[in-house]
Amino acid sequence: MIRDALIEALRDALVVLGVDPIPELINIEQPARREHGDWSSNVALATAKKAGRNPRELAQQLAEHLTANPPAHVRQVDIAGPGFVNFHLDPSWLHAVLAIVVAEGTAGYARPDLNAGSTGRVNVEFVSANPTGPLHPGHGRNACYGDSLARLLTRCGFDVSREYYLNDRGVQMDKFAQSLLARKKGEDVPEDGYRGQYIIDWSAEMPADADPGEWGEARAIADHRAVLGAMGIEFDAWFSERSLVDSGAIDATLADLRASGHVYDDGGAVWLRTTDFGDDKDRVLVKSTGEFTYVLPDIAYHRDKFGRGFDRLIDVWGADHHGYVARMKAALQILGHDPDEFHVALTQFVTLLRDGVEVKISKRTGDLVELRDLIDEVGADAARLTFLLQSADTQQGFDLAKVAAQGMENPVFYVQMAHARLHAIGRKAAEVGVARQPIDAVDLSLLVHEREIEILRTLAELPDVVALACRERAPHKIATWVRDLAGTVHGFHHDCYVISDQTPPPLTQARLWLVDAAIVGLAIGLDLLGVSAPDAL
RNA sequence: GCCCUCGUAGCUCAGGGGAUAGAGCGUCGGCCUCCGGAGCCGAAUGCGGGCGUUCGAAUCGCCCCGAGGGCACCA
Repeated sequence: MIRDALIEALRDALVVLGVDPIPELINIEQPARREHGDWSSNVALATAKKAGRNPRELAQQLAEHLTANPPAHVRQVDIAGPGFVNFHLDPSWLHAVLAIVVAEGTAGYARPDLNAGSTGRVNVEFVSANPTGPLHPGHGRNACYGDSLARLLTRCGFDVSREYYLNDRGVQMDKFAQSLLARKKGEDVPEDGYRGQYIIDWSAEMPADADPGEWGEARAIADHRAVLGAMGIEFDAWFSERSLVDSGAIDATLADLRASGHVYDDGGAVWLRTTDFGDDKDRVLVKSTGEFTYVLPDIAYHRDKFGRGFDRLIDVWGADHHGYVARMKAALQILGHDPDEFHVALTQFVTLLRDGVEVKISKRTGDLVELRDLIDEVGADAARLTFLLQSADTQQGFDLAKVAAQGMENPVFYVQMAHARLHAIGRKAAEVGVARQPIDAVDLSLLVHEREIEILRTLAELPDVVALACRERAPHKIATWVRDLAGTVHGFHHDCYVISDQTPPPLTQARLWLVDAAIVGLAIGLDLLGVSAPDAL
């Protein structure tokens, strides 16, 4: 691609000029302002001091050398500001991008291989809600983030397994079972039991002879699976905490931890000295009553995941769990794992609004708006795009009324409309009997309208955007890019008629390939977000 | 008190140490003989505050202010 070619040319030029070419300092980027060229490098600024050179002079010499030895597509190289080297390219570089997008298609374009060397097996654990009730909107954000991250990792060459951890034993499950049983008998739930309306509904479904714990768990899992499925999210593994007890993995984990020498007994409890590895206090593994805390099964679970051959574990947790990161990293280190192979992505809270007014929890009944209700109200596509349009690092206000609106408050229409319009052009071409010519036979150099160039420039960015979004675990960067591309498509649609009396046939042919390429871009982006790309709305 | 995330336009949010900080909504003003006007074009308003690092800071560091979350032998 052009980026590599320009970086190589810069490196060669530095060598010729007698400057040590430090790879990390040879940067190239697309400047914000067009008069600064199509691509720009700050390498002269970055290396001048170390090389004992004047930055502007070095830039001038680089520009002269590159002008004398221009890389492909480069029309002019000049310098500006304190010492930027600016490349002005012939539009042919974008026509080359178009040919690549068409040739590689949805499956092959923008598929950077970020998996260097290892087996690339990555486990992404997300949602992992307790099987004691329905999913809530906050789970929706976690689910969309985790799924989209998994899609990004897959596209970037990793072998990804999506996993859901079920806390299907312990006091929460007991309370849940007792609450179901009480409602079944027509009694009030216990003092600290679950009070939601769903307990009443579910207990009515429950057969009289069912084991409430087992039945309730199955009922909750079925609910989670159905709601997530409605958003197009499926898991490769549903991992049961109880299975860790049954398999002896918890005892084995405790034995491993003891063998490490970082375990001690105090006050009748068994402690793990996580403070040796950066935690702010030691953690209890086994209470003085002899019961496990939740910490021990969690450690056993992550030990199990590493034991299954994953190079890397990514957990997606709600922001309220951030305090657990240090203890889990410490525990995994004690077990001999590299803490950098375990990463926790935190998603900040979602506040549900309706027309700007917060939708409050009912304290009396314990009822919230369920994720299921949210999807029913706004639709799966709008829900996913809205969750993913914003960085997971910021709190999100999710306004049901705005997201459900069939208007411009809702970006999903803007994006899907762009995709549908492109397909409408294809349908129109077929309808009026335009015979498509193979791309090799088409003169792509006719694509020089600013609207056409915009689309191509945006498409050219996609491989970098995908790689960056994956590295930074930031699927929202894909959402932003998709919206940008949709904007360029609408502009093109408005100003550049593909099928028209005023459009010469060769231009129609070139524009039809541009349309195909834009479809590829939107399809890749929407797929990474898990948002559908309908041909018509 | 300590830890995490955040503070950018009236609102919701983008913004990889680069050059004159962007988009949508909302407001105001334009554009429907042609592929879907659910669209396009134009105008106005901004980096919470301070000090540093740097040739260059919305971006990195420290302090202050503000918002949310977390600091159990609960999960």
